[in-house]
Amino acid sequence: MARSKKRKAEEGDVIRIGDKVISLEGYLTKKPKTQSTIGSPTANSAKGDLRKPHQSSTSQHLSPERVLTTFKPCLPPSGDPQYFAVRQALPLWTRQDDIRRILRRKDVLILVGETGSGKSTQVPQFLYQEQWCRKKKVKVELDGTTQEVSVGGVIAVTQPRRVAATTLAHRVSREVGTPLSSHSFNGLVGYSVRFDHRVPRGTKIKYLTEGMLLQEMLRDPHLRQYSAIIVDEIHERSVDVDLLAGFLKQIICGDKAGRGGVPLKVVIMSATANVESIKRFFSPEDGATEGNGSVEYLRIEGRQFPVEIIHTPKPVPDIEEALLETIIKIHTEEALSDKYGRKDILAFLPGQEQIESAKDRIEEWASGLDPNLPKIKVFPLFGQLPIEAQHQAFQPLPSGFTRKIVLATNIAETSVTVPGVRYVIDCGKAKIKEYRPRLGMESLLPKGISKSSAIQRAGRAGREGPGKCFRLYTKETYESLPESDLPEILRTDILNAVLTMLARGVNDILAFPLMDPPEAESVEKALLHLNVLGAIDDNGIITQMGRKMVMFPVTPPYARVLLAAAEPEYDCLLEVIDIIACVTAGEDIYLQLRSEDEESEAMQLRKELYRREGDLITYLTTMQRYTSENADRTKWCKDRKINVRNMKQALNIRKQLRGLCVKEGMMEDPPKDPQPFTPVSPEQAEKILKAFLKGFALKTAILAPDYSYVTSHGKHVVAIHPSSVLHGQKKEAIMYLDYVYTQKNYAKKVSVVQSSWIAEALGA
DNA sequence: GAGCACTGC
Repeated sequence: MARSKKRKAEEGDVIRIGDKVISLEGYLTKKPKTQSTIGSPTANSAKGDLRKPHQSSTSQHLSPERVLTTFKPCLPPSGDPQYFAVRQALPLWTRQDDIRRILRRKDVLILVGETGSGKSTQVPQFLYQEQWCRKKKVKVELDGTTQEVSVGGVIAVTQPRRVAATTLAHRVSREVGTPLSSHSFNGLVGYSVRFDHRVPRGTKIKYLTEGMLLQEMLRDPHLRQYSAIIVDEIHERSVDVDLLAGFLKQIICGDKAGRGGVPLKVVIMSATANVESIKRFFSPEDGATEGNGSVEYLRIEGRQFPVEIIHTPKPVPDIEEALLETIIKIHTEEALSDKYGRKDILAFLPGQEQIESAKDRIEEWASGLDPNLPKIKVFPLFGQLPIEAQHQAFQPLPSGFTRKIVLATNIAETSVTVPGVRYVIDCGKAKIKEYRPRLGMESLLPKGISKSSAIQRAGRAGREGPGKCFRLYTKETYESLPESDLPEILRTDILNAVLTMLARGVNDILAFPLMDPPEAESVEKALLHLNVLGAIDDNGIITQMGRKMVMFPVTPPYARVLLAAAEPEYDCLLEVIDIIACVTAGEDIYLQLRSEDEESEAMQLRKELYRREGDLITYLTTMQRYTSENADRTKWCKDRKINVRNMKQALNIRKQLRGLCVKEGMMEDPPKDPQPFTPVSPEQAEKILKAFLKGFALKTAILAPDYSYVTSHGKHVVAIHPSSVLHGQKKEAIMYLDYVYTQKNYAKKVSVVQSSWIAEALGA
């Protein structure tokens, strides 16, 4: 009886791929369901707590070890007076004592602050002079011996985007009145993002991207240099912020021995009020209201102008038609400006195709416009647009008698702010990327947005004055929308997330605290894939190779390719770095050719970059030509319709990967640019593609007798995407880096391979 | 014959 039970359990704890059996013991132990029912504070109790006299110091949470405090003179509340008046006018200003008081007693503060509340700039300034924020010398157990280390002193503020981290740091450094410069100078404020670090000596407030803090955790799992972590914009729910929240919860709720008993304060900041699940996540299981992990909640009103919301009375059959009608209505009935300034229009559409089509329709209508009415100028705004074209959408128009209409994707919802907008038109849809673990495939399809996204979009009309938001859907449709978007971790391949956890010492992936844990099946698929890549062994333990793979700022398959390329058998590391730099630099370094003229001119020049081996060797040739270019590289890109920004990014990545590979002893110092261009030989190209197969053997397809490509993993029919140089061609077998369902199953970034190579890569 | 948006010592 007991025996058969045991066998059954064992069977459930292994997975098989081919003839390999992987034990999942330790991974798949289900998380005990001990959801706490108490301890999630309400707004009322929060108020009640605030009236209590605050209790002194945090020493009660400290471990018995002696805490040596290094007393530094408290920095005077200096700062630039010209900013002081502005800071005082922020809604947050009057609540600073509340915030300080809360964090003296509690470890976690969840702060909801609407747009314009000033939370991202002010909260760290309110806190950095607090007693608990001083650097302390403490004793910790390290490798069996007691050592003295310093803990705390710095507040980290995480941001989902690089631009936000750097611009906030600039702003706050001006407000406190210290320079934002490199390591060698003194200053209170710094930032750290990929390719750009400015952390002055004595930095107390450090803005960084979420990914950067995760990266720091590889070296410093207890976040010893920090007294507090402020997680900003958590409502965006990137994979990185979800992982970060998990690690923070572990630190808060676990024992603080690794920090010498010094607590870590955490401030979670969200722009949307929908934080119930976040509150529940951070609330201690024992319901404690003080000390270890206790949570407080505070809400700060924003400083927005009112926005009138107008829904359509009936569902609209044709979005584009409704959009045009709404624009006509606004343009003919509403003033061009008022005492607050310009009154321009921002419309949210799902994608480039709808934007371009709508632009044509609007311009056609505007050409027959009554000459007494203001003119119209339409600006498209989406990520793949060259940077100069994007900037045009932000510039004020030279003529005062023209209304600006910006047609944008979701880029205008979070990443950029278009000035002058007082009317928002929301079509209610956005393209969403989703991952199907069972098919190993992504989809990119237009879907209904969430309520919080709709609110966010409407808010864009009230930044500079009272505004209006026209929703091209009914009130009932709005009411039926989900409260918030599905977090990224539930709609993406968690391969990298799982390896990230393993490398940071998480052995039981399913027991790791996550606000929204992915399906066990997704985790299993990721573990299987990591095993195929050699990052974990058959017992699910991270391997030497897995540890090396996390060192690289690329996804595990790319990291595997880098490691393969360094082996003598392949010996093509420099080439592989060039290719990976190109494919991870952005959506695509090649801009799509539009008009006939562009086609012929750029096409002619691109021809010399194109290679019949496929897209990867074409990318390599592009990078080699680009770096051999001595003259004007920007012009070189423009002539070939190559995205200058992405190409520069690719060059940065190339430099970073080269540096890492040298540091890891995988290669000697590479020759300096520019090197004369020599085309890669067919033999070398073969080695490169074979190295790529070590990471992408499962992303291959074989030509079937009916001339369709059938994937070797899953047996789906897949077509070569039109952006590929191999589009329309029939080869024995192909390897691709991306597999996305849009109009149909598409393989992107495609290369010609031989079926024997695939077998070889899978077998070895 | 087609392309939501981010990120990574």
